[in-house]
Amino acid sequence: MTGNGARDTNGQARTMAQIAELAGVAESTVSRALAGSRRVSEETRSRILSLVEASGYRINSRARSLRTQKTRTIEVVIPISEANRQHFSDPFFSQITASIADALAEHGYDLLLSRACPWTDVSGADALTSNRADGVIIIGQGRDPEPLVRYAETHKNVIVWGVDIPGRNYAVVGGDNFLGGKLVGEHLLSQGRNRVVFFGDIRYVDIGLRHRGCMSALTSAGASQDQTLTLSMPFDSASAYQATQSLFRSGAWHDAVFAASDLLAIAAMQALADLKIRVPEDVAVVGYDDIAMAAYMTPALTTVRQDTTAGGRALVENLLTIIDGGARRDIHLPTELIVRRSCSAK
Amino acid sequence: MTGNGARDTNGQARTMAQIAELAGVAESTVSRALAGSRRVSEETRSRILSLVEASGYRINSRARSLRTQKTRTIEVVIPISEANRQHFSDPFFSQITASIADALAEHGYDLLLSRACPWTDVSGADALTSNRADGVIIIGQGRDPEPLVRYAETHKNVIVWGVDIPGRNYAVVGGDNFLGGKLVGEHLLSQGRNRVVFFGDIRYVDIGLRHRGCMSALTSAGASQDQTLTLSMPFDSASAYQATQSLFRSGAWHDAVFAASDLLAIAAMQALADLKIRVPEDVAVVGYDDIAMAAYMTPALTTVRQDTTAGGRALVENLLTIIDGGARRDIHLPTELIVRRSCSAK
DNA sequence: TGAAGCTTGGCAATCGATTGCGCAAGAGCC
DNA sequence: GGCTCTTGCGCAATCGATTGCCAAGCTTCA
Repeated sequence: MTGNGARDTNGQARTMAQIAELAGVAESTVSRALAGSRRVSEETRSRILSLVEASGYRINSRARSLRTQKTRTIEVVIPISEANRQHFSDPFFSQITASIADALAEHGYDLLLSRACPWTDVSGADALTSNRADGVIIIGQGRDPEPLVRYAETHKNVIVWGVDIPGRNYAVVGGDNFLGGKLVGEHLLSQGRNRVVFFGDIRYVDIGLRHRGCMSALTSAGASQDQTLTLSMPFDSASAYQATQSLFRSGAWHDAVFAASDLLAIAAMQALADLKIRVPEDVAVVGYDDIAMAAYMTPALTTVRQDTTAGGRALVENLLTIIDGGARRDIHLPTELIVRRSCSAK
Repeated sequence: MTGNGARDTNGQARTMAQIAELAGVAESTVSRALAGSRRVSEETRSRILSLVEASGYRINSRARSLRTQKTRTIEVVIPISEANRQHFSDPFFSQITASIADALAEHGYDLLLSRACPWTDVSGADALTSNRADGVIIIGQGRDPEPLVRYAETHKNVIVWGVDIPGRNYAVVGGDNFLGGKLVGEHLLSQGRNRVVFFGDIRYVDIGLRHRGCMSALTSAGASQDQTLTLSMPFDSASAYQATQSLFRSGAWHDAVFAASDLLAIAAMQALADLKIRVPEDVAVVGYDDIAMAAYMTPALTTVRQDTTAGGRALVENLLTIIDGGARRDIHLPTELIVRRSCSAK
């Protein structure tokens, strides 16, 4: 018990009862004073406040949340499986997590970070049902929509970063992935490129849309199906590097790579450089996300911006509205192509 | 109240009392059955367990932790100030956070992510004193050691990613920053480079050590003081880009850049490329951290590895030992130079 | 002077799980 | 048959804060 950090401040009040005793009032009065209720006189309040100050007392948030049935905590779930090799340190995840953290802090909420899907995990780690969080933000829908739908059936305070899919019963925030892909396709065409390879696992709903958007732009401009190639791969740099190597080892027939994320695009650029294939002269490379580092690549990476700052804020504000009993609502974020050197004309 | 997600599962038991009622036993028996106590018969236990299963009951962790005085939650603090422009999405932070998250999950702990220093924040957001966490992991010591020392005086369950400094009263986990710098200095010399620019704010203890390590290697090999330059800057890419631009705009007199982090090094490489200065032929670039992307730069980045996987695990295991009443203990991680193409011979 | 109204503050139940202690029933023994 | 010992389970206090309701004291006005 002595190991409990919370008990280690030297002396003074640890509980409201002790503050009440010191102030010569009842616990309820202390509680009201701290809560800013007008039912306690200014004089009593300031006396209590200075005692609180002096003793370094902090309200016990466990006890409070047991009583109030609110935790003022939101769980952020990054659904990561071994299979897809996606990692929390993918800058996209950490950027959006950072902006979620900021937005939550502004609203006085804590952030519980979780890497396991609550609907997968049988060990009872679900923060919502175990009363550790008031709501859940889920980053990404994954490949199989079914479990998430089932989860959302019994859990109302949920919001998802992702796309609109049929049968969905939860609110989503996200950009227009089809449009993103389409913008890339059109830009590639405008640069005289139509022999495009797509990198990414199109079974993920959002990735699939990016893929279809790009392909539709290409084919509607007359590019034939067999000029394009889709290479399915997980989300890690190594996969993209190897895929690029084996595809381009014997020279470049394709003239552009469109990767499902900047991380993949960067690895592809490196592989091309190692093969002495020039970017963008021989092969153009386009990514997705516009992570902070994309602008600092050599050549700088052309990519589709997902505004993580706006995204994080939108997720948080939307979720808090839902928690407060407001209506569930989707938010569509602008989708914008950021043209940089990695994809200029031949 | 209906907004509470935890209440939305259709029907069934929400509290132990309800389970007890269903099973026809007392609450205490349910509690013991769930805790695996041998004081309840196998038969009763399995009856209770199947009831729990069927009703989707999850123990209320708030109530439990109020009673047990344990939260099974660890706060991770990323001390980020506006001034230093450091950002959680710096891959170093997100990588170490990810491995902390993994290690905590293995031990059944939750991760509370916080971006404000508990010793700075007056708003009472300190998770330890407000009983929201059993311990705190702090990533980095910052520039002024004083507040952290004061904080550690009253909070025992604290561990810090950082370096050994005089007057320290908390345990640290980290690599040998002086050695890291020294290895870089020696390597630069071996590549025939001794006109080195250092990028970074050396008032941070760890950065200062990297700096001193490098400089000591250079001067002890006979390089004169005025061949080296130290450019103080915050932790963001933009600063490094601008600093590089203004330093090298009129050609390169220096033949190497040693940046305090990979993020800075990458921005420096980009600036050099934009100035048509070749890396590594004209100027070598070395970073620090070995973030995942470092290997995928063009040219691949030479850097000092900070093993975030081992680091995260060490932080967690060390902290949990302290919480369990074990002795406070420092852990020194191996420090290793990773040589890649960005810093080969002229 | 007395009734009514307002302000201030205390009492006690409550949130949901844990745990020391006590009790009853059955087993084993003389 | 009576006694001790073990096993299995229930009672009730407890963790610390919140809040509906009640009460005492004071002001105000007829």
